[in-house]
Amino acid sequence: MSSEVTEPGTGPAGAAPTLSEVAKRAGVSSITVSRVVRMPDLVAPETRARVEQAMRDLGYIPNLVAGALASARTNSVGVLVPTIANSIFADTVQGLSDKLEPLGFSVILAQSRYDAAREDRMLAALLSRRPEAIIMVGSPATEEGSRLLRNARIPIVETWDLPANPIDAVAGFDNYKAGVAVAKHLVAQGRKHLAFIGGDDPRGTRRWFGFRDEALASGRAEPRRLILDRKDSGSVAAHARLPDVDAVFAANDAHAIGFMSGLRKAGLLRDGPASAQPVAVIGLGDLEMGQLISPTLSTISVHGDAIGRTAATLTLERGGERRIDLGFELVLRDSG
Amino acid sequence: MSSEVTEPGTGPAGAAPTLSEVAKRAGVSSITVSRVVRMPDLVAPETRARVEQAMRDLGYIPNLVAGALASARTNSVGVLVPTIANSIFADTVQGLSDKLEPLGFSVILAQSRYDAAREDRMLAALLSRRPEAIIMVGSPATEEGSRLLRNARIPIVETWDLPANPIDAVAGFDNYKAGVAVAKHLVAQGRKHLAFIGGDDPRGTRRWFGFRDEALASGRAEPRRLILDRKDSGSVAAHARLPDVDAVFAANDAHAIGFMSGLRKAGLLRDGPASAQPVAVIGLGDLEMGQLISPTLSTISVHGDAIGRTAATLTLERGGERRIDLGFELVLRDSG
DNA sequence: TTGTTCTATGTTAGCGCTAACATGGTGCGA
DNA sequence: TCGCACCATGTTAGCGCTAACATAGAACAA
Repeated sequence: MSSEVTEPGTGPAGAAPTLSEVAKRAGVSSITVSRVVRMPDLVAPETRARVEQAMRDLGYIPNLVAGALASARTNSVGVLVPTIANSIFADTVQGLSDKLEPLGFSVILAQSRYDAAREDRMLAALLSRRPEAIIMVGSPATEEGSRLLRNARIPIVETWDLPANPIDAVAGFDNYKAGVAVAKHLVAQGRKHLAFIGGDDPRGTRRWFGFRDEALASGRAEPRRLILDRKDSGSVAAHARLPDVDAVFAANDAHAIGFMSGLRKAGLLRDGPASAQPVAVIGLGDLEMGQLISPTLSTISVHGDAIGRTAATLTLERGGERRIDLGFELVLRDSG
Repeated sequence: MSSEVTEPGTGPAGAAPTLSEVAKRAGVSSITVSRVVRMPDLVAPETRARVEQAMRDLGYIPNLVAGALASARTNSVGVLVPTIANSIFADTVQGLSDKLEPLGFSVILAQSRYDAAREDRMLAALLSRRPEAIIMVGSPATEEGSRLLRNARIPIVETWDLPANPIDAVAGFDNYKAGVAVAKHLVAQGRKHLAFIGGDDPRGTRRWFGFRDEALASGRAEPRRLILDRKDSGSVAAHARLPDVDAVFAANDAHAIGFMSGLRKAGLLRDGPASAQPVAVIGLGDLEMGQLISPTLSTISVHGDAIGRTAATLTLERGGERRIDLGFELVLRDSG
């Protein structure tokens, strides 16, 4: 990345051409070139053609860094997710980026890896690039992160949850209610011994609380809660640690499918409908995969891409509702 | 995003504080503040403490846009992927971002959605932000894209393939050989009627060619090739369109699992080992999911995150090997 | 003492672009 | 014919920072 060495590529020698080089070549002033790039309608057709020719000749690529400094608009949005691999958050990133890219916004992506310190560092790093908005999964884990965002004076969208005191805008669903819905369903199905498996991140924990509260309210014993790390594989062995359980809510589909794999090994999985399952399993996320396995996975369906698109919209608009609940659906298939 | 309206947040009023405001408050010149931020060792401890206090008081966040313009270093890397949702490319993005973020680089993410025109637009958009390198999945689809990258005079890393005439650096594996390896295995297993399902993107097509060539070389009839769009679900019905086939190579695990789901409905899937399967299925990608389903999925394992990490390294280093073959492994489990 | 070498800090200029404000024509109604 | 609006283009200044080059004082050897 040093510049003393010969650079790759066979392009024109020397530094990238600038606005004023284009201007000189076209015999106009730089502002005219700038207008051709940004407001072509303001430039006379012949002048425009001459400038466009000069841009082509030189292989001019506008420098948005300089443009951003001069105009105080970066046309970029910072996006912070816990993780992007094997994750439903990828849907959200895809959704928001599909919405923002056509408008000329770039997505600056950062991962916190569920680490509060890293999250704060990434927030500071994002803000130092002066994005015009920040979209994040969840809410800042620390006071410091929260302060950074509040002071940033740009739209902030928290997603995948409905925080009580949002910094600014929200696009998500009620994780607590999702837990309630699952418990309600399992109880109605006559399940007696409930358990919850998943991470202990804020959203997972909120699901757990809803699940537990509803189970207790229905006269069941307090469900067991197994905290797993972020690898599906941990869930395979989970069954051994949950004897006598006849219904499991997994905080995400990957854990659910892993758990079912453990059940299969234990001979506790049927290819029949939910009523035939010795142990009911409900996931969350509605991965396409869930419909392809056998038995098909019952799950809480969440619209990850809609969350992303909505977050993008909230980023662009100032007025209107700033708290959007995209809800969820309990999709019943064969696993529970 | 307009600034006339009251901004959200409860932070200090007015615009974000600048270097020189911090300098004034600390009673030093701006360059000293700049040094405290970037090379603290050059500043006397007392001065540094005073400056740091001033930064805290004002809630100063460095403006990297201005810094980038002045220093001609943006500390950012452009990343272009076909798609990020439900995709193994997410592993690659995660890998490279894990490597780059600690070094102070930001990832600017763009998606082409397998659309050549959009790819060119995204490349131009990325370049206009003056990233210090570009990492992309595959190679530019058009001459124009190729030209843009060659003229950019920054490191370019093409991934997930081993192009014959790379623009600069490469981190990938041989998709053709992957197809060969699968065909070889299926033939050795005594399979007679081979088929390939998957997309017709460049890498999928390369896998197909390897698969077909090896099948023909082994005396099999030309395998059938079914081109599916990017939804797993298409693969469920694929079996109906491939009667008499006894071995299938799916260009990715999602398609493989979908196809197996179709087989199950047709009563052509056993819980036993590969030798018991009426139809062998091999995927590509080695999703964790593949080990959790039954029968477990045989697949070509590709190290998506290693590709990302390697690409990041190639981005940072100038010397050394610029073409890295990360290989693949045929992982045999129960599906074929 | 004098010159030399550090160390800590400052001054100047400019990165490439855009906002805001000219300017100089042209057309046209009164 | 004047005055005014309007269109196309230009001039000026500056966004917030950093590179490169001062400078001033302290430490120290000869």
